[in-house]
Amino acid sequence: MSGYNPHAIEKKWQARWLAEKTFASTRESAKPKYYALDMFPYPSGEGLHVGHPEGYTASDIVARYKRACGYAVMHPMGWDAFGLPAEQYALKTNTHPQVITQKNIERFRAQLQAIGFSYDWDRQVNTTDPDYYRWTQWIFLQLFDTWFDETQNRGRPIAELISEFAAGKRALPAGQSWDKLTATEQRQVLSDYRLAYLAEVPVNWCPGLGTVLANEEVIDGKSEVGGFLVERRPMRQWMLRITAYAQRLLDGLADLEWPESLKLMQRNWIGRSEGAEVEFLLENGHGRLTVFTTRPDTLFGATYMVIAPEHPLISNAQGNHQLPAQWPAATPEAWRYNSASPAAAVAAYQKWAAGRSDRQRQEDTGKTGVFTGLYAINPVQGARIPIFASDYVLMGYGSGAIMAVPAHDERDFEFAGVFGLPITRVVSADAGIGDAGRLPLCDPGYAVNSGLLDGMPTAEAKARMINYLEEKSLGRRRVQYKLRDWLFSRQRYWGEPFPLVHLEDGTTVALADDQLPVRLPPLDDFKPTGTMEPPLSKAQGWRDVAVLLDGSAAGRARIVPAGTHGAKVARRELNTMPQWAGSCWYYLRYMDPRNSQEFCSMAEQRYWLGGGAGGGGVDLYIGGVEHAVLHLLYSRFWHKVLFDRGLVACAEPFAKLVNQGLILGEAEFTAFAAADGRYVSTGDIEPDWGTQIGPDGRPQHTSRIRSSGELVVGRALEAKDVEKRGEAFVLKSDPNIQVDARSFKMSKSRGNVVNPDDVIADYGADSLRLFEMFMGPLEQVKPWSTAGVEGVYRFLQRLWRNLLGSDDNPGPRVAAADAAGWKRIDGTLLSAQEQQQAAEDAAAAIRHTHRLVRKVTGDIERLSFNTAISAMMEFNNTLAKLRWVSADAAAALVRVLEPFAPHIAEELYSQLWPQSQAASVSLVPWPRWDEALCVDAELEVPVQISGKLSGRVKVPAQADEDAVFAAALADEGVQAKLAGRPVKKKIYVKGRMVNLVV
RNA sequence: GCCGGAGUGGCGGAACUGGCAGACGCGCUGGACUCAAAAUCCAGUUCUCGCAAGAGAGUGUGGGUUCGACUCCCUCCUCCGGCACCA
Repeated sequence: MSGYNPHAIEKKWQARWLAEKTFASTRESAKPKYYALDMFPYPSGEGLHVGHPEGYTASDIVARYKRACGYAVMHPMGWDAFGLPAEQYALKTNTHPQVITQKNIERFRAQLQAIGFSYDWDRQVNTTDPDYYRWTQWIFLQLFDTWFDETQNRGRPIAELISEFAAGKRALPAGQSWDKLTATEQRQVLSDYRLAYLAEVPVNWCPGLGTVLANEEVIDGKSEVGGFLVERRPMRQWMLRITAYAQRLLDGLADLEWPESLKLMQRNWIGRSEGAEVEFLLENGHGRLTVFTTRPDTLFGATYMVIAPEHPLISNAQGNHQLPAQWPAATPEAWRYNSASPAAAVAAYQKWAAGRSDRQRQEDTGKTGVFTGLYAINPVQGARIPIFASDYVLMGYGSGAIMAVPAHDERDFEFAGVFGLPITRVVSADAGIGDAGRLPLCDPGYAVNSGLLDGMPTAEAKARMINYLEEKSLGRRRVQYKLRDWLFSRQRYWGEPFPLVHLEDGTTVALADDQLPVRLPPLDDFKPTGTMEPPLSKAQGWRDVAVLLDGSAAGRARIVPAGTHGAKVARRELNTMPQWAGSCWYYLRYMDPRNSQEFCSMAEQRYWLGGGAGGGGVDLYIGGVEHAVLHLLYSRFWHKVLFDRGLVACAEPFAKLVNQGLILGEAEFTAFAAADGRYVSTGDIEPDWGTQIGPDGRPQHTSRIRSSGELVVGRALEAKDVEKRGEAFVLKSDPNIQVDARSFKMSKSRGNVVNPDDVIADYGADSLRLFEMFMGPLEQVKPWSTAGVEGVYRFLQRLWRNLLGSDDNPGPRVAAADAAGWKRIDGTLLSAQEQQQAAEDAAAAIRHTHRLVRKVTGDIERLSFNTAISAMMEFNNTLAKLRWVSADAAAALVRVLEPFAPHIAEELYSQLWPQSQAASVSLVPWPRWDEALCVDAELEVPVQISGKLSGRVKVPAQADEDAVFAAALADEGVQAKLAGRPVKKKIYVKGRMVNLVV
């Protein structure tokens, strides 16, 4: 029997699974379903790294296990292939992104197949395929065609809004009559209701690169690539009204089986806060300023107001004239921003603030601002209070204006300090004492100096104030969310085109469904234009079109040849969708990937998602925590819109979600040496390290000696050069020198990336899979270890020898009994002596076999794969000590191994049972265990005396409490330790332990 | 700063519901096989004392609850992650 050769068997089985479609997901109404989903990868040019197979192996184990348990399993894979890296690589190499994407997909697929995942490859999706993005566009049009009805708290078709307008059931914003409006005016009205709308928003515009950048691409006000200055500039962008769904997205989290920490991240991101909207009249009588506050109880302490620099009161043409021409009398110099008039001061400040990046705002928290020259009136106590502009107030939150209560808000307190503004205490820490304690006091307390609120605890004062404001029509209760609407357009080439056209009247019309997909036009030059125009503006033949509108009030357009009777001139939308679009709904397409009539049929959804009262959704979704708030929030949002429109079967897409932990590089030991070569203890250097390129061209750590500032450089050490001394590792050669020991995130620049292809080449896919799972709990961050891979590889070799024999001991060691007696699995009858041995060995293995099945089953159910693997190792070690392995034990082991290491399991199964009916061990049902066969006939029970271990006694498994106590007291060792002391209390935990309290 | 999570041998980790701490694997030590090495197999491996039998200590720190605490409660320390002028 030849030894374990992973390469030969893995290729063979992978080819068979593919050819025989072993893992096809088929809807079988007689079977329960299970949907095990992976976050599909972006097929980068780098190929797979060891982080990918971690989650993928985990879900694969569950998928294989569930199939064995009789479920119809959906376990698909696909490609999130639109995006910037492909486009940039395409620019660099002058290749079309389509070509690069295709190549990367092929590479990724080959790599995934080499790991032996049980995907149904016939369901593969690719977000860049027109047959796929056709439906991405279609779903976008559903959003475009939906408005959010606040009273019903759900999205409804635009057509229903139109009928409400037409029937007069809903008033138009400006009080007009719907029928009197022109078609253009009607479209303008509707655009304010749609979930997809155009708005002027500030973006990160980089003139140096000629493109808009994402926030993550801007560092210290400069572009990450090239270091060009980035400015905030308003641009008309597509937005999705996710804020309408804020409460639904928040409420929906409650029932999801997701990590609590991740739910919390989403809750924080949505950022619900309760409070009040309060209106302040301007002193000049020209209107009012509305603010949101969570502390309406402190309204009596509002001594000034602050508005964002972009606030309409001071930024738009209508508002500007409100600014007084001169500084009001007695305006302090410090309020004037070195300017001659309020208008000049405000303009100068606005300019300065616009040049500050978000990062700069965060870093310099010192308060800046300028007096606008305007005053407002505090609505409850009538004080005349100045209005400032400052960038500590953000235009994007609330109304972009605040009432400042310096006594009870740290930011307001600091600002008041800078500008010498009055600070009035309106909350006291104690009920009895008036003005005690330091300011600012931000915690709840008791209202003081607040008229009708005096003496009330903060919570009660809030409620009372809101009621008062509502009675007097000065304000109202209000819930505010941090969540912003989703900026949905990009000035990029490699993304989904929008299925929209702009008419000459400035309105936007959706294309009819039969016009989809709107294909990305082939472009030789897809470079950014250098202006604010998207690259698609260069596709002139594509950009300018003639359209016919259908008769519907909402208006849908069809592209027709220019000059067609009744056609209007139009221009296509030239932006593309962001990378998140395709991933928002891919889990739906898998269920019905080739459907050309629908994005996904309801029949497929009802089966695979379930739904109804029981929740429904994907049963298990595994992926990285980096998608906690973006992808996972965006897809929940789309799903809810589709749900409202009756297009999906359940309210939430992902019922259970697990984040796999990051895999770090192999542990590294680093000692720091000064220029003269002497080592310096890590305790003596600055904890923040830098990097430089070393003489060998590899990066190395640098730091400085804390006392002298002298430069020190890190040197990599071998584990054998260091030892543990107390809490720290030190050099063996000089124990006074502490060294650094830790694992780093894998990165190309650091050179510690582990490539799965290499691991497979050295040890095989089964060892890769096994080690990825054996490292530790799935959710945990853990370092890679090549020695650890060798460990699991050795386990597989031992297992192989254990069942199929070795050179020393050739022939299978598996034996089965029939009427003729014990035979080797290959049919050879054993000698009388061997028969007896085989029977004894089989009996010895029964209990272990049943325990193994119980343990592995339970561990898979709770996703504790590392402990399942150690149970299999233990079992294998047990079998290794026996001369013969019973066929029952071997079959159970091979079966439970299959989800983890499917190739070797298939091979062992086919070699041991070549006559088997099942073409694949994966088709053999999951084994059952008998609880009665898991227990020993005799237990060894530890005996404690007053909680301290003092001996062990053997008792029959069924022994009752009294019998166990008797046995414990009879034990000589226990007797000796009791030394005649009377036992006050006896405790027996069944099968676990005895405690005798003296 | 605020909010989470985690601290167990030389290392990754186990202990699922408060009940024998350290399973399993790596590493290391010794032995067998070998002319030798690799591979493999066997034994040992938390720390301290002891030739040994054994004794004592021990799950980041200090305290508490309990017959009994890695597990529950409080204090502090360290590390990791998220958010960060959100009114």
